[in-house]
Amino acid sequence: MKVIIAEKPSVGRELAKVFGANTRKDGYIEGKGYSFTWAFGHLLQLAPPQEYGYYGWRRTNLPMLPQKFKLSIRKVKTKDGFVEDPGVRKQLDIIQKLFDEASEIIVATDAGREGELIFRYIYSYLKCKKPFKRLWISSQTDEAIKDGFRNLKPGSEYDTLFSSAHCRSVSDWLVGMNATQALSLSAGGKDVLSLGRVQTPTLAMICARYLEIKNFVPKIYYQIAIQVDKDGQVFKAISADSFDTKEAGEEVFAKVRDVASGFAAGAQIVDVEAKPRKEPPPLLHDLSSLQQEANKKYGYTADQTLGLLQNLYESKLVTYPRTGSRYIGDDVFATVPQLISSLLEHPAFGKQAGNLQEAKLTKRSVNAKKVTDHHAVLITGVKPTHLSKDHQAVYDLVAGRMLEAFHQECIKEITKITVESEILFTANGTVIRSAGWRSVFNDTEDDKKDEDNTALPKVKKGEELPLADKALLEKQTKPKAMYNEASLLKALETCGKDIEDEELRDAMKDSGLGTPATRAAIIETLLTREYIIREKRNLVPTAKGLAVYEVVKDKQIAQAELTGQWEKRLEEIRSGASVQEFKAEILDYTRNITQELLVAGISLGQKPEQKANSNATDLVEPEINSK
DNA sequence: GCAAGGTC
Repeated sequence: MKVIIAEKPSVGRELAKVFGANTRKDGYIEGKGYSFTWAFGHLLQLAPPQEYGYYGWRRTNLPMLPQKFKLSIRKVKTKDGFVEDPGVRKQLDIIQKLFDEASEIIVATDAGREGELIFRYIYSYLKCKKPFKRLWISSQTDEAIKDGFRNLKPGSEYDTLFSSAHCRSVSDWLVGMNATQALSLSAGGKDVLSLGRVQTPTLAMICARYLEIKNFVPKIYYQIAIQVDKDGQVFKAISADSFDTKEAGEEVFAKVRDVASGFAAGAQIVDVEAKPRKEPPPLLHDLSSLQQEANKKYGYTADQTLGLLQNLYESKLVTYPRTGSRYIGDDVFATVPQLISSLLEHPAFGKQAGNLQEAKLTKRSVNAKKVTDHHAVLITGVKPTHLSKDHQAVYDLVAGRMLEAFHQECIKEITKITVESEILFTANGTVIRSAGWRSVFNDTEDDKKDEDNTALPKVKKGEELPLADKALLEKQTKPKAMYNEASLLKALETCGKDIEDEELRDAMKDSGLGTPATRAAIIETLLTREYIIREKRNLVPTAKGLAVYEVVKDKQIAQAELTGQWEKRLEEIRSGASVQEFKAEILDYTRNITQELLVAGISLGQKPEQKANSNATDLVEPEINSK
């Protein structure tokens, strides 16, 4: 009998279905000479410090550099602390039994670094020696699955991928566990002050932005606004230049030729520019963009959106939620017309679904090369019944975005009128000529400035018009906005770099902080540690968060670039480079950061303590490759 | 008591 192990039940069931296996057992499905089983994500994790003899939180334990890492069963938090997850233990027993009976194992965990690690940790923990092959597919349509099974790879082809995955895991443990204990001890040891490759740069981004805003000195400046009258239709124009002082503004202001100053036609149209602008439909949603949208529209936290989406997924209403791709492959695209028809009776989208049925679908979101472990979030076509208000709202974000993504572009006409009256003024107007995808939610602009006019009257170059009114405006420069969940999620994708272009941002996916599956949890961790709090929709650092930031802000652990550097090295390891050098650097860094933090003496009302004695001399490097 | 990663 062959055993196939998937990363999660949904995939295991899907594979079984394609094979026509349908005998449901506890924790697996049987049929046609195969058994299909699954994990629930990572079942095993690197064992905690005490399993290597590092008891308690003590300076003399640091740095903790286990010679060989152990695995332990995933824990859950209960009222009596952390205990082994009983469900995980049970599933491991089932997998063990199947592996024992197996002639061959087929690895069908997600096609990626963590998917490989999930299987290899199970294999290693169960001390299994059976041969295994690898299924490597990036879409779960029947055809892709059949094709994948015809092209199974030798398991050993992914040994270097496992090496890079284990390196990532061990490095995070070494740096995170040691830095956390070191900083906590240096602050007196009463409080957990956690640090990590992802959470600390995230905290740093929030703190840096907060301080930038706090230290921002607004600058006052002046502009002149005029109301131009074209046959009774009045439009607003703003001076192209601004003035640093009120006096300078007033001097020019006095010369602007409005009707009240005795000018019946004091403004001349210098230039009229009208050009169409095409806005392509947005890409389909990945988890992060969906969380951002839900936060903007409904104020849901990243964690809440993920929870609601997970429920919809478990009810088979939407596809896999923790995806980082905003694209689908051609095979899934072929099912889109059916999905659109499933929305014909939807109260809000029915009409648009009908229109879209007739139209040629835009294929901007169709690109098989950009589908990694999972494709973009879609509805499944199963009709929802009795959804709660919140579930319905999230479902509609998915369904509506699907209609938008395959819709036609929106065509706008952008008009810019330049008016002269002593100085130059400009008026901007935007008119939607063809709503295209924007008709789905009937959303107005998202980038509209309040000084923009919607429509401007038809005027001609050289035309002279009266000024109905003029005003001297006092304005001030504004600081950047505080981070909220939406803007933080976006910043995490690009390590804080501001990139507006959707496709360019997408290209940077691999160099972001955290993953779609973990970002909500990162924010929650910072909240649990009381490093940040929610103030309305903003994420604001606390005194504790700022104190931690002050200690680590110039250290590597607070730099988003650290992840980028690691990723580069891990990719080299995956393509065959030796792990030794990277391993040595990580150990070196662990020793350094631990030492630095122990003497830092964070000022949370505690004074710095004595320098810790070094016990790192005779430690052997941890074994990274399990072979 | 602690990381980051995955999922129910």
